[in-house]
Amino acid sequence: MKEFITILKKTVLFSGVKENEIEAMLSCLQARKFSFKKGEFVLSQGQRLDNILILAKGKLHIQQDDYWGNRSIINIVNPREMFGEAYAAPESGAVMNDVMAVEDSEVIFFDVKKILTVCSSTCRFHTIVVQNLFYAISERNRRLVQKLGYMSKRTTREKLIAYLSDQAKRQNGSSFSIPFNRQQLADFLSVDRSAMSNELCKMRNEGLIEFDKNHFTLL
Amino acid sequence: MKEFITILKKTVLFSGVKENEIEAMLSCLQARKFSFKKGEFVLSQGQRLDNILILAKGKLHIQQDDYWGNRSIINIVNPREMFGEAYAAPESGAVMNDVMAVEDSEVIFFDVKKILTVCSSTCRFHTIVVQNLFYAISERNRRLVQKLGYMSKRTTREKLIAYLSDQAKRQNGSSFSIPFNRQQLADFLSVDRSAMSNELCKMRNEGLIEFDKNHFTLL
DNA sequence: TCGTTTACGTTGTAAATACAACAGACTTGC
DNA sequence: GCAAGTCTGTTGTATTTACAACGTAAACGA
Repeated sequence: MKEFITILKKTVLFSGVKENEIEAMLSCLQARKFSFKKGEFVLSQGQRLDNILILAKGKLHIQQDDYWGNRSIINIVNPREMFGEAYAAPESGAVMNDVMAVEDSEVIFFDVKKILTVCSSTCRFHTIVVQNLFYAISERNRRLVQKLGYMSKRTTREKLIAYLSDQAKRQNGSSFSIPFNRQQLADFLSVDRSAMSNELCKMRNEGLIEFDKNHFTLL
Repeated sequence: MKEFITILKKTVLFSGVKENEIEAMLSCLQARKFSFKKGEFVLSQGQRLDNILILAKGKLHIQQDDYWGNRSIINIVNPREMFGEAYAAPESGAVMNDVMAVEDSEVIFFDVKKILTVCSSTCRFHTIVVQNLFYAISERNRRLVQKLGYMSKRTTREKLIAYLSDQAKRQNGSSFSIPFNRQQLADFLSVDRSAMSNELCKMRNEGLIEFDKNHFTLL
């Protein structure tokens, strides 16, 4: 229990809630922790979900595979980040994506109904958490729109430029690292890996960018 | 004021709130209505937004144009639907898209801070509205992910199939209408209009689909 | 009614992409 | 240290797309 609290107090969901308040809430939120090995699925497309999840340790990919084996990485989940909250609404249907551990991971499960309904109108902390939940999903919403921005570009080069300039802006500098290897970046942008690799090298030859592994510099 | 209430009581945001309760809230929410002619911009990329908006009448497109004039339609807004709520969080930056009226439209503006903070912990209706807001943005989140599903398909044909099957499922039948003309559908899927038109006709010739204007049938 | 505009389909060409196959550098596990 | 596996870049080909240009039909407005 103590272990949960040290992690949770640094999450967006519990931002502004003190440790002893978190401890008080945990008793009614019925948090449980599960472990997943690299390559295992935390959630699978089609299943029902009544939980909000927080990644305690490791790294996850939210992804979708089609009939032909093309993988599309919707999003990545880093420690202390929340996911599954899009399915917190009562009328939300089945999960539309797979969530896979790309490293050995530990995930905390919260019961959605407890967060949203139990004493939500009386307990101060609960109100804060609901608002935090709203801010978090609002932020994710903006991220998704941003990703739609990359994806709506017609050519691989434009997609790369859109994504890389965005990363540069987000990391406040023209030199930065990305959380993907080549195959994962290609899956994230929904393009062919070799074609993308080719395009990256062309851009390097033209003096637009430099890179070494997953570290990039815009020129 | 009376005019607002008849519209608002049918919106997701005020679902479960009685007319007299809405009337009571409106006084503190400072709702204001603005009109926009077809082609006018309701919101522009880069501007700050401190409002949640509800479309009272007309039709809007949430879109993005790039340097080369390629338009990408992120989403469409129909009457009684809400938009701009992704920027309700205090740390959200500038608006990332344009919102354009594609018909003569009327839009109601609400002050975000009033909705989220004023008496939110004491007033029952306010709590409901915040929860409705959460459900709404949660639903939009799922829609965005679904659109990412269309966009992540590699070929125009696959994108069309993904979108059309989804519409069929949503409208519970293999015969349905879509809210786009050809150019708008192309902008929505981020493909070239003529290439898409070509592909649609090929699919018709192959006996996969039938269509007349914006009405489609899957075979 | 007539001229204008808009929407849709069609075609040809240049450009970009997917796909497969392969080579070299590097990592990992034994 | 070595073998196996992974990651990245490279190349060639077939497929697909973007773009421009044009014809037609329907809708619209004066």
